[in-house]
Amino acid sequence: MTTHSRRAYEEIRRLILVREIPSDEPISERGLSERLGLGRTPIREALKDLERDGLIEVSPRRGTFVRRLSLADLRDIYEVRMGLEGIAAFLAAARGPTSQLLSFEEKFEKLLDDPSSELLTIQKLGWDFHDAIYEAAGNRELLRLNTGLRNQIGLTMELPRHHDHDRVRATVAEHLKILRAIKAMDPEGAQRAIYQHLSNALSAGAQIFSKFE
Amino acid sequence: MTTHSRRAYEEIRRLILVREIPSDEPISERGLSERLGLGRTPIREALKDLERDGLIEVSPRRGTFVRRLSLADLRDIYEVRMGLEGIAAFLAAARGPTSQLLSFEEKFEKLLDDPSSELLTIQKLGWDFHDAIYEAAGNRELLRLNTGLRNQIGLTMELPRHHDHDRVRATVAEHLKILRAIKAMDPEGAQRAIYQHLSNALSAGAQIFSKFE
DNA sequence: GTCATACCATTGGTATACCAGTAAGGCTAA
DNA sequence: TTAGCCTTACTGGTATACCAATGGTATGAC
Repeated sequence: MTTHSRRAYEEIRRLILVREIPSDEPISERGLSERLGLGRTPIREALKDLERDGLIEVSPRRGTFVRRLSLADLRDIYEVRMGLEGIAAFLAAARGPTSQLLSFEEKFEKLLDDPSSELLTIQKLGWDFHDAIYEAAGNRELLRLNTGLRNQIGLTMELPRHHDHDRVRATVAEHLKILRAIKAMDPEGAQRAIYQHLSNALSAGAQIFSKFE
Repeated sequence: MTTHSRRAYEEIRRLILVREIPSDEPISERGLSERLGLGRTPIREALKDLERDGLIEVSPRRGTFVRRLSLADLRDIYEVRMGLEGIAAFLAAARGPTSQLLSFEEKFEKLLDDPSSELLTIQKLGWDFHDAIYEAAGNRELLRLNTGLRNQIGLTMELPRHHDHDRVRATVAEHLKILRAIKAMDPEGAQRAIYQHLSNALSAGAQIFSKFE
């Protein structure tokens, strides 16, 4: 059985990412409690987790707000990703690729050949690829920390359907480069490749971001 | 005012690290509630945080237990540290050392000259140095993630006063190497140095650990 | 009109009663 | 004696009543 807390977490998270809960308006525990038809306790537990994941900020006695990410926050998050995914790629390369990871090679190559493919599909595949790297690292702590980061990034990425066409395509090539380094069991190379990739992604993200401010 | 939840967190954490709460016995929320003279709510909040920090494990309706780290867990934690502290050192080197960080150079050199110094003092200084690197990276997310890891490591480190004399001394030289790379604004070098350092620390830790199993 | 103040609605923090699930120990039947 | 069920005590999960602090607003003095 899934607990109420868990369901509350999922639902509130969804409401935030879909922007049904605006970032400038306080959300009260009682309001959510009523809205979701649950007591305050599971709501509080969910909010606690969301705060830990960096999705909301609680100001005691003032209110709870959806976190509004600054450009600096975005940079911070990406730097952390470099650290975490860098070591993940390093480890994955050191122990050799999983079969799951290898299965991405063909898909990426197909995407490069076929320029008509859906941007969303590509993007989804990219996320899966990143997760697969974490998996291949064989480190449970790493896996645990990944989740929180993913949610935070979602906070910035859902907002616009501002896909930069060229950028999305470029990522495929970058992913392929990472994958090949892991396949070649070249830890440093894999790490370098993912650093480069995330650095590029941050630049692109920052550009989109600044258009919104 | 510091909230009850906060105080509960600190106190329970202390009780765990000092091993006043054994790892094989369940600890109940009600027991802690009574012991600390607080309601169950702040206790639950504290336990939630402790679980998040990897210090305890909650089995619904069975009990809450102090987490018992396996050697694999220890390795996982150190690998995460490599990721996080690696990028921290990288960033610190890229932006140049803080004055706080530089102040460690003299202290380390003094320690190398004076072989009579207290092992505990050296060790404490080492922890402070690692924290200073995080600070120097200028990244708040990194700082946040550091805390959780520190607690987990405490879980393994408090246990024995099993200081390996030679190992502790060796760390000073390794710290100095890291510091100098940051000072020279050599990101890759700093990262390499900290990888090496943590890798050595893990080996030493694993050795002590295995003696206990 | 403006500023100070006192009140009040609303927030998160806390304590606690109650619920549901678990497992261990004793009791019963073979 | 032993296998198996069933009671019971205890766990964490949930709902909710109450508390203290905050900030907006209405009111009244100037």
